[in-house]
Amino acid sequence: MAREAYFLTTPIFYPNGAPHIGHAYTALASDAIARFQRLDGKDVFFLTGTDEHGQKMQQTANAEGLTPLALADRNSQRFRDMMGALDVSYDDFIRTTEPRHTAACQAIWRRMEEAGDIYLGSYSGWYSVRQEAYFDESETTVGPDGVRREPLGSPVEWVEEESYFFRLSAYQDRLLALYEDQPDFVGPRERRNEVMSFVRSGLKDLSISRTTFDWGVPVPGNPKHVMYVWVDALTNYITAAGFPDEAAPRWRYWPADVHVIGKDIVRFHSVYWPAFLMSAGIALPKRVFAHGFLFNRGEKMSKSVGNVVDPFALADQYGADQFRYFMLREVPFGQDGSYSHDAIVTRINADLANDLGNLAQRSLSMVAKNCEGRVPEAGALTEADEALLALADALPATCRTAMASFALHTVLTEIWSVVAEANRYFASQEPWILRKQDPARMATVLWVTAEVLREVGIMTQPFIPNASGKLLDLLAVAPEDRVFARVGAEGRLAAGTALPAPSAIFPRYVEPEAA
RNA sequence: GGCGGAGUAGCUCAGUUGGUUAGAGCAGGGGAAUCAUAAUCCCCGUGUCGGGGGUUCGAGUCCCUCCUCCGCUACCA
Repeated sequence: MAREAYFLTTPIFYPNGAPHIGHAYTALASDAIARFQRLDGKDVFFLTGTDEHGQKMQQTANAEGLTPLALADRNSQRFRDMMGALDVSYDDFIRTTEPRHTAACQAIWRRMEEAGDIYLGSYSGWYSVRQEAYFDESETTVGPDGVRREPLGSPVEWVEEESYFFRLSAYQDRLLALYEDQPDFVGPRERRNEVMSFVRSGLKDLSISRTTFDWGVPVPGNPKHVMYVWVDALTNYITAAGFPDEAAPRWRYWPADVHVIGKDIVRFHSVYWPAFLMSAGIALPKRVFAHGFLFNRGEKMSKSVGNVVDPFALADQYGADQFRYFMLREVPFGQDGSYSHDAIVTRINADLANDLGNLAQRSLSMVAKNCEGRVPEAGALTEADEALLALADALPATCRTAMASFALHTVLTEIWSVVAEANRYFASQEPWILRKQDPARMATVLWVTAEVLREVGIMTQPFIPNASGKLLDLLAVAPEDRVFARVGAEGRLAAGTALPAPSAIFPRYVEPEAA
């Protein structure tokens, strides 16, 4: 029986600079979803990559004395490195400069053209190179330095060019129907509201080509033009699925189950993209989910403030698992969040080292010392034993429910509520006293605790893959048994199984000695 | 200006279709235990649920209004 396909994507990142924490956050969250679905038995295709065209790339390359492609090669690799440093388990890393992508862009263009949705016109207005967008004169202001700028502050220049347009105005009703019929298409809900009100207010046709630079995908039949950034970038999602070859092995993954994005690009994904696909006669993605922004101690990160944080440095300082856990546990997925050194340390020590790490350590070291280092034999289970096991057994269902709305933080909360319950259980059962008074009962308590750790270890894998793996190693769980289907009665630890010597899975974070 | 969201314990937030003494985590105070990574467990909150008015037997939970913050969007210039 074929497993159910699950296709999720990150946005493709613009590599005219180094990856920052926002990129890392998107990637981490997407990775947790991808790993979760794999462990839940889905056939997952997890796509990420880099968006390498556009005038900014061309200009940055010029400034550095490189060709645009050389710049893209170098910086795209840094994004790949980041994925590695954070243990992001992508299945494909697409680059928009690849031939397969040019082919896909030109194919979708032709289809939109055949549908009668593309026409040649001309465009003039105040253009910002940095934003790669035109602005209405009313949106611009002339500063004291005599330079005209758009609302975000980048300089604009008067540009007049021939341009192809996409008949976006024709899609207003179909888009609204989409949002009505599929209330989950755009999430979280507040984003859906914004999108709907934007579309309801009226859509103008969209300029989808440029002639002012040539670093892009040429428009078929008129190579004077290169495609507008969003036609190029959004199309990556189907390129990777094999488009336009609908017999390609990966085409079965399309339509995507979810495009994970940041809230700044909601409109492109929930308005332009479905319109393009409708025009081209291609199935629409099932969902678009936008996460929020991260702030450094409540302040927006910016180069000028100097509080930009390098994801490599964070992974290095705290550990990739710890960093992942913090980001996904502390910030409700979909909302803005804030991080600080103190908050990260608190999470690492309280949740990871103390609650989970120490529970594993205290129970498994008792097993090592008192049960010959083998999974102990459980006797008859008491009500307390059954109650704790029932909570852990329920985790796949509980977590699946939270995951259905991408509530990653809730998934973690649910898992840790079981960890907390296991700590209460262990303390109240007092196996260190039973050791002398009732060794058989001690063995049962240790077995129950180890079994709950097994289940927790399986469930935490999407978030903290390395530490979870270590925990499951300590419990001698076979690789093929580390899946959600083995959580519950079917996968119980077998008494007598030899276990390796216990070792810490999470060190406490200790401040480096101040100089 | 329009649309939408938010304002609940020191901090971050939960609070179902209105219903018993408004909850959790963290921080703080006290205690127990000593198996364990000085970890764990137990106990401790007189919060004007932003202000005011209203509906109701009863409102954090519905209606009106005001204040503050945020998002999207428009316009004036």
